[in-house]
Amino acid sequence: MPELPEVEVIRRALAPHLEGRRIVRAELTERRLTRRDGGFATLARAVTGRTIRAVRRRGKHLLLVLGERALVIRLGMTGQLLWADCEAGLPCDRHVHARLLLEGGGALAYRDIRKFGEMFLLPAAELDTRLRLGIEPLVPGFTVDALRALCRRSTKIKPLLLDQRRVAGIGNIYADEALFRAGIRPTRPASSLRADELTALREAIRDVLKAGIRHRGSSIANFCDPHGRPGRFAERHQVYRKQGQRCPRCGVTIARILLGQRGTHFCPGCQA
DNA sequence: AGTACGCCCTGGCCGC
DNA sequence: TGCGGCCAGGGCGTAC
Repeated sequence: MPELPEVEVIRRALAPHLEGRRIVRAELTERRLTRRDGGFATLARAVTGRTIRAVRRRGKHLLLVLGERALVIRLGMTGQLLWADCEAGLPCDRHVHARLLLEGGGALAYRDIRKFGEMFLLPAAELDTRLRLGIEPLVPGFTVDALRALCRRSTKIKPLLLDQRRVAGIGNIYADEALFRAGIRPTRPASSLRADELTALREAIRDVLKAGIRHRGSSIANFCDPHGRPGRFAERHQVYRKQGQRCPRCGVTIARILLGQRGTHFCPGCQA
């Protein structure tokens, strides 16, 4: 389940291989992947011959900037991007749905077991408006005041953190881990958070995302980086999928509830 | 505006 | 060993 840290790990690994390289062939073999626009023939034609100017990330989206347009890749739940120095080095099982072959060798495969991911083109100049994503939690502008402004509503705090239009990049794992670190119960109305809690939550969100990147992502389902290496951050999860175990902070048994149709893990002892 | 629910999809796991 | 059923949940659409 690639969230902000996993996509950032992928971005950092791919950028040196992709930036400045020209796409000589694009193969898209799964209709669902290109469901948003034109279908895969259109998309393949549009990217072939283009040079990848930059590899960026916005929230959970990876962006390959190709001059005036950008190829947006969203990995869904099980999407993987795998790099190989030559076409023959790529995996070729039935879950590989797209391949980009680069000038001078080098190839990128998109593999996605559950096909929740997608790719589509957007004008590079309109990325920010068209993606309709909220603030990046790791930029300096994500201040306590910015978080406070988002929390002026009655929604429960966890579904708010998962809402990509408000904050971009937080998914189920990092939401649960951040709320645990901040000592805030996921069911709390956002508008009920006190000043000290908003401060703690802002720090917790940033810390947990940075730790996720530092440990190269959480490999719960099948996440791995473009070289096939899994991340190590799951070893450091404190509540996510730890129901029934003792809280590392207070010893109370970790609970699991359903919140907004999502499995939600927290400590009833120290998350108020 | 909020909340709930179903859908997409596959593999892993459970119980029988 | 096999098979049905459930679960995982990101994002979207729809309904209330």
